[in-house]
Amino acid sequence: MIKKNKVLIAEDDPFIGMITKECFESKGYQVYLCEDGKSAYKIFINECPDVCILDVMMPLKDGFTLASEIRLLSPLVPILFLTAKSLKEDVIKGFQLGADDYIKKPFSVEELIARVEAVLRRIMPPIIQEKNKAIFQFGDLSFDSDFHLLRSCSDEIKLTDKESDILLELCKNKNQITHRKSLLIKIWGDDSFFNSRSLDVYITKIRKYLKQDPNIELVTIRGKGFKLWTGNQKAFNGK
Amino acid sequence: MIKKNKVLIAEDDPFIGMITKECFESKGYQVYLCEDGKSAYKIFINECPDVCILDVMMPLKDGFTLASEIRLLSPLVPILFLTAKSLKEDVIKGFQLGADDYIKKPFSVEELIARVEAVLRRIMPPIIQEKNKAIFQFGDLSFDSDFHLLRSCSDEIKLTDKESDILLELCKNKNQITHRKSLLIKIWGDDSFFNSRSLDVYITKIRKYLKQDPNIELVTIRGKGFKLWTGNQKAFNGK
DNA sequence: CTTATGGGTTAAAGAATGTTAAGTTTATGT
DNA sequence: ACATAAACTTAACATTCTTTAACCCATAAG
Repeated sequence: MIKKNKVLIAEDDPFIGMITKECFESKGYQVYLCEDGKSAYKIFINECPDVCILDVMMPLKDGFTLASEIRLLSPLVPILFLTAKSLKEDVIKGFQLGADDYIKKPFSVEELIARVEAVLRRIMPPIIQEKNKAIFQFGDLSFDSDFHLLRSCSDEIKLTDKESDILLELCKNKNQITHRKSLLIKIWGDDSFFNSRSLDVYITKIRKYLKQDPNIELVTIRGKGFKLWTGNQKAFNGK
Repeated sequence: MIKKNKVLIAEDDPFIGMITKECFESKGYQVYLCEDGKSAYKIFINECPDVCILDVMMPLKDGFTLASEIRLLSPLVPILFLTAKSLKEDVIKGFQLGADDYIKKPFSVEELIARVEAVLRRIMPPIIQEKNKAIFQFGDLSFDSDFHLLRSCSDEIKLTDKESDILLELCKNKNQITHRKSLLIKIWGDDSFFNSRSLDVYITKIRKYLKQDPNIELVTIRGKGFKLWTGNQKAFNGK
C-alpha cells in the first residue's frame, strides 16, 4: 500500500479550507486542516507533514512568521503560500522565506493541487514515482506489474510490455468490468479497428497464461469489454 | 569560480524578452534568449541550460510542444511557463507536462526571478550531485565518468568515449527511463537510422561489461528506450 | 431462421532490438 | 607522413514483440 502524503492546510476562511481539504482528500492525500497559525505549528510538530499550505493572514500567528518557524524545524519541507496579498513585495518576501510557491486568491483548487504536485514531484526520490510496487494477487497467481512477471506456485512467466499493460488494467478493475474502449485508449491512445483486433489477440494470449489457475476467468462482456473474474472468493480461509 | 547558471528564455515579445534577459543577467545568470520554439530547442541541445522559461504562444513551435520535447531529453531540467493564457485548463496542462511553475502575464520580473530561484534552490543539491558528480555507484560497480573507468572489486575496465558517454546518460537517469531519442540526440546529434543501430551495438557492449554484477540490469523498454536498473533498492526506510 | 456484428483463434507479416562481424575512420607512436 | 591499433559505423542475420489478415463461431436483432 502506498503511503499517503500528508498536507497541512492553515487557512482561516472555513469555506476555502473545507473545499480545499475535500479536493486533496479525493486525490488521496491525508489532510490536516486548521484555522490559525498557532495550531498549525502544533500540527506541524506532531505530524511532520510532507507539504504545508499556509494562508498569510491568519489569527494568532501570520503565515510568514509560521513559515520561518517551520523552516527552522525543517529546512526542506515544501511551503506554499496562499493569500489575497498580491503586492509584489509580499510575493518576494514569501519566496525569501524559502517558499516554493505563492498563490494568489482567488485560486482554483485544481491549480493548487497541480502546484503542490509539481513541488512534490521535484523533491520525491524518483524511485518512489517510478516504482509504486504494484503486485496483484488472484487465485494461485500473482502479477508483478513492475517487472512484468506472472508467477504461479510452479513457475514464472515474463510478459511482454503490451501483455503486461493490458493485464494491469484488468487487475485494477478486478471483478469489475474493464471497458474495451478505455483499454484501447489507455494502451494504444486511440480505438481504431485494428487496435481493437490487436487487443483481441492479446486477450487470447493472456487467457492462455491464466489457464494455469482454473479459478480465474477472463470473461467477455459482449459489446462492453472484459472482466477479470477470480471466482473462488469463498475459499478465503482467513488468509 | 562559481559556474553561472544558464537560463533559456523563449519569448516572442522582444520587449518582454529584453527586459527579462537584462534582469537575469544583472543577477548573474547566463541568459540565452530566443523568439521561437525551434531555435529554443536548438539552444537547449547545444547549451543544456539549468532552467527553461518558455512562452506558450510562440512562432514555429509552441511552448507546450517544446516542453514535451525537452522533457524527453532531460527529465529533470526545470521548466517554467510564461503566458497570457490563464485558463485553468491551460495551467493544468502546463503542470501535467512536467512544468515547475506557470506564470501569468503580466508579471513582475522580480517575481519571475524569485520563482526561478525557488525552483533552483529545490533542485540544486541533486543537480550538483547528478551533473558534476563524476563517479556513480551501483551495485558492486563504480563508474568514473571523467576517466571512463568502470570498476568492480576484482578489476577495472577502460571504456571508450562513446561507451562512456552512453553509460553516463544512463547513470544520470538511474532507475528511470533514458529515452532512445534523447540518447541519440545527445550523443550523435541526430536520431537517424544508422545511429540508432549504432546505439544498439553499444548497448550490447555495455551489457557485457555490466554482467559482472548480476544485480544490475540494463532493461530495454521497447519503443521508448532503456533503463539502468540497480536491483538493490533496499527498502526505503521511511523517514 | 437469417443475418449482421462482435469476438476467438491462429498464422504470417512487420517492426524493433540483439548480436556478431566486417568495413571504415581516427588517433597514436615512430 | 606512415603504419598500426583502437574506436566507431555499417551490414547482415537472429530474435522477440506487435500488428494485420484470414477464417471461424456465437449471439442478438429482425
